[in-house]
Amino acid sequence: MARGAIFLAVSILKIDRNSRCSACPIRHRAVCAYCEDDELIRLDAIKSYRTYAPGESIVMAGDQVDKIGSIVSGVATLSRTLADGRRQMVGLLLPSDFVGRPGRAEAPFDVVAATETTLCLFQKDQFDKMIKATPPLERRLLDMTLDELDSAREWMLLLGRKTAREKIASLLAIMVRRDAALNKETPRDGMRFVLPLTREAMADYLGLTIETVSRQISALKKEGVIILEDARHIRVPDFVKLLDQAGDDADGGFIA
Amino acid sequence: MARGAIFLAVSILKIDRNSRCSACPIRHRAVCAYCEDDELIRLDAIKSYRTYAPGESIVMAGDQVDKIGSIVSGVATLSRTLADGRRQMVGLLLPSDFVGRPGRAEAPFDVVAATETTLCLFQKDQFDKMIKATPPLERRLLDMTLDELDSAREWMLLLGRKTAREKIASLLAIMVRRDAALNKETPRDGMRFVLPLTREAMADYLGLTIETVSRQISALKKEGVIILEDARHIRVPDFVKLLDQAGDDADGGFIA
DNA sequence: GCAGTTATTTGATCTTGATCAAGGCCAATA
DNA sequence: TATTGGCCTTGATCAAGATCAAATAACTGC
Repeated sequence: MARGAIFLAVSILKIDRNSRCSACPIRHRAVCAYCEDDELIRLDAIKSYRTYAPGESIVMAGDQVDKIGSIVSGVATLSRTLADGRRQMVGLLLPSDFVGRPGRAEAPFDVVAATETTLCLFQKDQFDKMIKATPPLERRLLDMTLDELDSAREWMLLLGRKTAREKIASLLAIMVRRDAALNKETPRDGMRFVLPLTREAMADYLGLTIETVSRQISALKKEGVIILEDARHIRVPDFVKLLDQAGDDADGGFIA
Repeated sequence: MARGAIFLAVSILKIDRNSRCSACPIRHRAVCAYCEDDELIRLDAIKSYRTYAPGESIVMAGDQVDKIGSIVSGVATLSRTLADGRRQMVGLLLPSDFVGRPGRAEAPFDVVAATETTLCLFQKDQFDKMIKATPPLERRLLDMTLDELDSAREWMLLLGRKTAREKIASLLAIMVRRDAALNKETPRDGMRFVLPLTREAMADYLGLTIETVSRQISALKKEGVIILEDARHIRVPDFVKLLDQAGDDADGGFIA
């Protein structure tokens, strides 16, 4: 019996940044990411556009939601908090990811803006209708949801079985890979990257405390695996040495 | 950049046990679980039928697979093992769940029979074709995959933030709920149920060691939260008392 | 029922990571 | 310049759970 709703953290559409949305300051159109021929699908149902400050709550677990939001810019987190304050992050939402799940009304997780985050909001029923009317989109959505499930399970391995050291190293390796992929290159030694997360966010992501995160990062630095320019800027002199610390990290990870 | 394949652990079709599959000793037809009017969809592509012994490996992570299997009977586990032997279970496959993911060839997780398990195997390309030709099925599949993702994230909370005590209690509560749901009732006090998992499987599921699992179960017994008839048969005198131990357990869990 | 194997429980000890506490760094503000 | 507050680091101590070890208990094929 599956219960509750779920939040999509999948991108089914790519934002075309060259054009501006008719309803938003930034005009954008949704480009079908499925079709190789770049078939355009117009989203007429755009209702509003909103920016959230860092730390601002976008939806809370249990909320009734009647909109679906597409992240235009910024980073948001998907998490759940226990009654006594323990929190676990279960996903990261990046530009082009969606907030809200087609078909369900209740939010199962908290969504919080990590950086300044801008959402373009659609009326859910109209959005659903568009999806339903576009089989390739639906197929694409299924595909990406399966990938997401894949990643979530990969993360379960990390949470359940990896040591603090391995967790940190895995996260850093993922960050490096992601940065490299953005530039369409493979991770090379000496790469420098920015940590988009606070120590607290990392801790919530990895199922650790901030102190442990800090200590492990310091230890990796002392051992020369990483070079800390400052708390948020890291250089990786030898990518393989970092991977060695990550346990296994077969081929990727959660952020993807 | 999603990488690797993924294994479906979702049921899109219900097995109609009253009829027998043309290719199998047990003749079964796939009943579309989406359509309320029980529209039948014939699976012509049945190629083979196979039974696995408890503990037998069905697929290994990294295998190339060209078939999709539907679990007819038994329980199988979905897990990943690190080089040094640490293992994390990431899902449980029950009858009507599928082994194998449409569209991808490489298995990302190990699938192992927990009990004697019978699979009905379809040629993947034919199976894919059928799915593609049946939009309601595809929609249903999406829906169930989203539920699965939901559950996986719920489990991440358990793995990352719950104590051993809470993990065990959560698992037991899920089992009780599942048993009750099978009989279409709500959990009532005094319910007795069978643990379908070994201590080792529970440990792998919860990210613990078998010793910790055993100790926590003993402790719960000593405190009167559960009554152990033997290692595998448990009675729950007071369901609320069990839930109290589970941390939060908002409304469900992973097996579902 | 018996030997041999596997699953489970229990105990003693050790390790990892949590907790408690203090201080440093830096940017924004008075 | 001093102050405040957010974020990060570091140290000391503690406890939850892992590890090592051994003793039942249950289950197998015979």
